[in-house]
Amino acid sequence: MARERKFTTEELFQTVKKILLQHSYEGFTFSLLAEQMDVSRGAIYKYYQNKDVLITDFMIYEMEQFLLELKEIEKYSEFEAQFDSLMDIIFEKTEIHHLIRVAQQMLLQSNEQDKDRMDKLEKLPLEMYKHLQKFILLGKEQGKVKPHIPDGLMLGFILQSIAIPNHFGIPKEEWLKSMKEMISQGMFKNR
Amino acid sequence: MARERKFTTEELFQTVKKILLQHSYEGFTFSLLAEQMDVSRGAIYKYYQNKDVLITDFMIYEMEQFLLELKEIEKYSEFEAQFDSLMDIIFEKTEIHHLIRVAQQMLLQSNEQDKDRMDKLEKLPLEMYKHLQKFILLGKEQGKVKPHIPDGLMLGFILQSIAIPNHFGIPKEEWLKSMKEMISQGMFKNR
DNA sequence: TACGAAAGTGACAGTTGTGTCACTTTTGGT
DNA sequence: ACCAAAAGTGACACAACTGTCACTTTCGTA
Repeated sequence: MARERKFTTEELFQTVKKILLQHSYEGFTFSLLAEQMDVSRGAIYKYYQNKDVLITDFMIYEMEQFLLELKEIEKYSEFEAQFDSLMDIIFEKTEIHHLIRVAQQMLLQSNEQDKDRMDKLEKLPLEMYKHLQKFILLGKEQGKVKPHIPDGLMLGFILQSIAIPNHFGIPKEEWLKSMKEMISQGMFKNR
Repeated sequence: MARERKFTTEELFQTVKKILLQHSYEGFTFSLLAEQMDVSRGAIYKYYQNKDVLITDFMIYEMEQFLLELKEIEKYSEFEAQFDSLMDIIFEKTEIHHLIRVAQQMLLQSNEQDKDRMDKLEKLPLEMYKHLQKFILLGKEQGKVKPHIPDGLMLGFILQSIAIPNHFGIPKEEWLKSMKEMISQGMFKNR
């Protein structure tokens, strides 16, 4: 019925991610994207009106993927086990954190037209937080977690932890282990 | 001897900071800068060859200012007091963290010429870490801090904490207080 | 008061990106 | 073999940014 496509949405999104991580929102161009996919710019315009629409679509897709992965922690019933697997997932998916930042930058600068899509994008990180609140709630119910610290702060700590630069090149295993301890027990010695 | 300058370096750097925080590295342009300072582009080129040189100069200045502020914690002899005042300083200076990210992005993309300046820029965050290692060392000496957790990780946690988005709008006081507790004691209840 | 140094300006040429569109290519069905 | 639909291309007009430079403005000093 028609000619075969030169690229799948999957491939497109892979390249978009790569460019966003390297160049951030303002450095992202259709020229760069087309070049890296070995396709003409015009071809991309067949599917997306401009970079804002494309990036928004990509972000929604990416976050939904990530939410699915996060759901995996629910197969554990103990809070500690959920915590452990959550940390492991986050450390396997370092990019998400940077991508969220890119999205926030985009919301600041784009001369947006599509209000609905923008709204959805704006609420994505919040959705992620809401999704993970079940996890914190479990911890509080099982009496494992301090009740007086805001959920958002605990989640923030966990999600942010991947962004801490490992300037001194500590081996990954040790880093992750110490990270888990820092989050659960803090840096102070118990008296 | 000469005509009066329309802007001081101080004013210039203020505007540079504002633009960098809003537009990040790739979105920073001399046009934007000149416009916001109500000066012609040409005037800026009198002092800086291009944006890389300007931003590098700015970053070095900004970090040196910040290091001076950090030195203030040394007026306390107790580790806990130093910790407290460090957190307060960081929360008064939220931008630094974002600016460091911008610098890192710049190092990735600029088609740099001035190798020396770039080197210096690259080492700035590390310098900050090294500077603060005295603080961690004090904590370990005074037996207040877990000895087996890498210094860089503890510092990373502290510095990164300002970047945690307060999605649920917790009041600043409570947020900071909880933050301090999270970092010092963690999120888990003591058994 | 007039001159030279430093500061500032605006126009020019060059580069890179954008969105669009007429045109070409590929493909499956008739 | 032919054709219509979908995919892809490349050229065009426009916009934004860059670096440069001849020129003008302002000011202290001789």
